[in-house]
Amino acid sequence: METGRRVRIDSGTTLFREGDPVTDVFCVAVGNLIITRHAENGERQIIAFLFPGDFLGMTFAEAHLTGAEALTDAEVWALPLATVTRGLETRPELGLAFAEMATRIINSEMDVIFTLGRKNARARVASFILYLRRRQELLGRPIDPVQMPMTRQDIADFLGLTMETVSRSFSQLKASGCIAADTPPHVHIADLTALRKAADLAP
Amino acid sequence: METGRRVRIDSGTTLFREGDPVTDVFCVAVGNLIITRHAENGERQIIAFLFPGDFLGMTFAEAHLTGAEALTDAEVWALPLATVTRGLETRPELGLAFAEMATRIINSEMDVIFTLGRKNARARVASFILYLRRRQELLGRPIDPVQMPMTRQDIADFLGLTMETVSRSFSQLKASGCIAADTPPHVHIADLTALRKAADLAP
DNA sequence: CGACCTTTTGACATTACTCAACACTGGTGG
DNA sequence: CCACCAGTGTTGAGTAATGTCAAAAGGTCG
Repeated sequence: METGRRVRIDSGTTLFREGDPVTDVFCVAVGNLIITRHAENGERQIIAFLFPGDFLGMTFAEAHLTGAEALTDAEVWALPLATVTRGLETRPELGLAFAEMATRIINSEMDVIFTLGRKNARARVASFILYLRRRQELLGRPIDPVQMPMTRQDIADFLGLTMETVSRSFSQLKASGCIAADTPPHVHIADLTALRKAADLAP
Repeated sequence: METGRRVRIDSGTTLFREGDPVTDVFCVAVGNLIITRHAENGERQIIAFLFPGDFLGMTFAEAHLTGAEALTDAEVWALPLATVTRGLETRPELGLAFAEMATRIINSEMDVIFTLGRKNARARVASFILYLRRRQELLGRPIDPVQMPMTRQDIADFLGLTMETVSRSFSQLKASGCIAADTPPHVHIADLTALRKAADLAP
């Protein structure tokens, strides 16, 4: 697959907004981005936290249904949608690669739906910490301090909670010995088994 | 795309379970299916309600991460995963078709995430009724009585609520004139604008 | 008609939200 | 160097929403 243009995005900057025309598909090269969606009243839902290797912006709708912005300073590759479409039509080896990428996104979104539908605040936050850990692991990074480049408000907007409830959940997880040394940019998992249990996952 | 074997599934029957090996990809021909996921304690989350034309079971994981069962008597086409994989590798016209299907699923799941993350019980139920209406519309069926082939418990398991809260929300929507004549297999939308407002959507 | 299942409604408990105060952090300028 | 400030995070008290438990109402099918 072509790598496309490389684009720098500073932390906090918007890559595209809901309603923008769809011109490019992106792939995260460096840093973290978020996919967002806004309610009529302005409330924000974060649909996903993205890591290097994640794709975003792919849709055949006329306009973007979500927005995307950089959580940290980031870099993305931008591929014109027309290029991707043409590639899919002409190069069969892209079809399978795309399918694997898409099914991975679908499975990941199913996890989120499950978390939002069935888990209480504490389990949601525990699941989120484990999610971040797993993403670091898959990127081959050290897993010990789980890096958390997002604010409590960001986590709340992702987990369908308020900032205060997220903060309280962190405090509970600390009090029960699951996590420790929560100096906001990162968390240390003190008891993985307990944390997995708190997240309502099998040990 | 090949149509594959046609399989009948009686209402309530399982098509595949979480953990089953992935052998086939399915496409709904007739009826409604649900995609489910279960917590350790047995609680069920319905990830999606499927209609004719919807695909399910596509994953490159070793085993199914979700289950699928028939909500009504249904029929599906079953395509061996190997056939789909080979098709994607060799027939470029399938790549684009698959991409459109996959991005549609992704967008639909984003709607669910938004609903579960940001809406209260009443708005979730209102959104659900509108979703069913839209699916009927897209199938070219009459939209007036919105068909609801699922129980209150099914709706609750989809919307992250309890059966009782779903029932109360229906009662509220009736009392406020949004819907009427709720004889459980179907609902009549009495005031679409009000219902859309109750669902936190733009008028 | 009667047994069974689903839905509705009520009373109460629990969870998460709201509003508010306070603590911590990093950066800025005196 | 230290005091101040703004932004972020934490904690507390009271409130609103949803969950839980239980009972009654309605519908279906033998």
